[in-house]
Amino acid sequence: MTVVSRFAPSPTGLIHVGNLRTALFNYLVCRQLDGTFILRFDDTDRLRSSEKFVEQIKEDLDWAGIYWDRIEKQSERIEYYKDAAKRLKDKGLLYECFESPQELDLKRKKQLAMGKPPVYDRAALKLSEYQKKEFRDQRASHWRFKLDSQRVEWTDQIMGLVGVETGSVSDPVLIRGDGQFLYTLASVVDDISFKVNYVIRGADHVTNTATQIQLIDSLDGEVPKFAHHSLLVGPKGEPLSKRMSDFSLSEIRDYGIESAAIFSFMSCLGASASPNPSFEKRDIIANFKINNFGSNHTKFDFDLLKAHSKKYLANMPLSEISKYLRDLGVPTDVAPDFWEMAKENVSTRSDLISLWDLCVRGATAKISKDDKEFIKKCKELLPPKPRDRKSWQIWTDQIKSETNRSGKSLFLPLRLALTGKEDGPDMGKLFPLLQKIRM
RNA sequence: GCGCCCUUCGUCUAUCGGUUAGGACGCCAGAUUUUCAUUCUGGAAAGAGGGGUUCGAUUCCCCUAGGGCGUACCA
Repeated sequence: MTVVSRFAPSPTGLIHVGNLRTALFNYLVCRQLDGTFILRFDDTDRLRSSEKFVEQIKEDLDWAGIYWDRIEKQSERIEYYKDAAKRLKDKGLLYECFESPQELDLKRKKQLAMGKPPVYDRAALKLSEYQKKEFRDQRASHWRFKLDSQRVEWTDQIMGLVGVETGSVSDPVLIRGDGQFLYTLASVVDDISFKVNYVIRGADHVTNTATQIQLIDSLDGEVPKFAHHSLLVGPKGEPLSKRMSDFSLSEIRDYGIESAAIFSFMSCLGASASPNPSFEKRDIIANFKINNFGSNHTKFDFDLLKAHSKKYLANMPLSEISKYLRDLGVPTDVAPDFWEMAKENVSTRSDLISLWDLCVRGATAKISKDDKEFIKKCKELLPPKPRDRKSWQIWTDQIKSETNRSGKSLFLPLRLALTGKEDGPDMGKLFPLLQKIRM
């Protein structure tokens, strides 16, 4: 049986690293097993959803190298939800309720105050036909799915055997007062009709899974395999969701993280095997194993991602970055030398900006008191343009013999005078590219 | 409050009850490189706490602490 999986974001905001992880896991499983990866927009909430985010999410996924085989929108599938609702009503599993949100809120608070779990009391089930009729004239009705108060169990691909008492869960509302179908119904109906047989999602959905399994059964669907991955937390262990905006994909891209780097980084973050992840998509797909992941929460350390991206950059061929360099203003004939010099010394593409700036405009020299005389001497010996690698060799050899300096005592002051910094690219490679020297 | 889940070096993790608690990434140091980076070698660095069970517990059980998720007419 071939695997059918999906990533189902709601287009109410930007996707962040946590979402990417979910998308990536589903994508990898599908590619590995030659399955179908569906991108489904859960946009039943028309008020909060926007086309702008749909486009942005598509763009972000595309950038991250996650490609879908099929695309769907829940807003275009209302007919199917209507049909499913009717079938549930016929079975007596979908019942009409009339409480207002305020009343429900009050009920919850009361239950909580009495030390009871805030589970819906199914008062609507006890209403007589006459009472319902009266209510219908006065207010809008919403519809709840009647859970079978049983323990639902499944073997989770990550968490192992998981069980949830649905008796401790409120009957989920499937249709809102304004007639809008809600996530629980829409998601299940779609999964059934798209024949989704593998659902990988965050551990925040565990309770949902229990109720959804009952819904699937009630609609005579096939229960898919489930895998609930741990949630990402920040460096201090704080939930990432609270600082979601810090790690949106768009932002990570704009920061200068390489797409291939985040792809490989996220594919193994929180996993036991493959500690040295490959950057090759083919290898990542082949080596991906969902049960390498544990159920304890996973720290997302942006600095580690940066380091990973840096490593990727250091081995990146010119062809992959030539467009970026062109946009930066690096002439095509200079680009090979520039990249050769820069690649091992930048952690993100944006570092190239200042490096190119250094080449074009030079840097304010940093010269310590003790080195003043030395630098003066160097300046006198500075070879005229055009300069190449040989001229650097000649220059430094000359300085060496005239000043008796060598090694660090020679190079560090020179570097500081030429670049204003203590570290940076190979001076031999950088020197020929410096168009202006201000020392 | 209730339900579910989690807790091993800085990070991700390994350990089928007996290990000098292993690896990788990161970090630090030394070597190489006339400089930076790379590379190589080395180093520091961990079982939340308390009870059991056992000859022996990181591993099994219980409790406590800490954290996360859920408990919506959101998804």
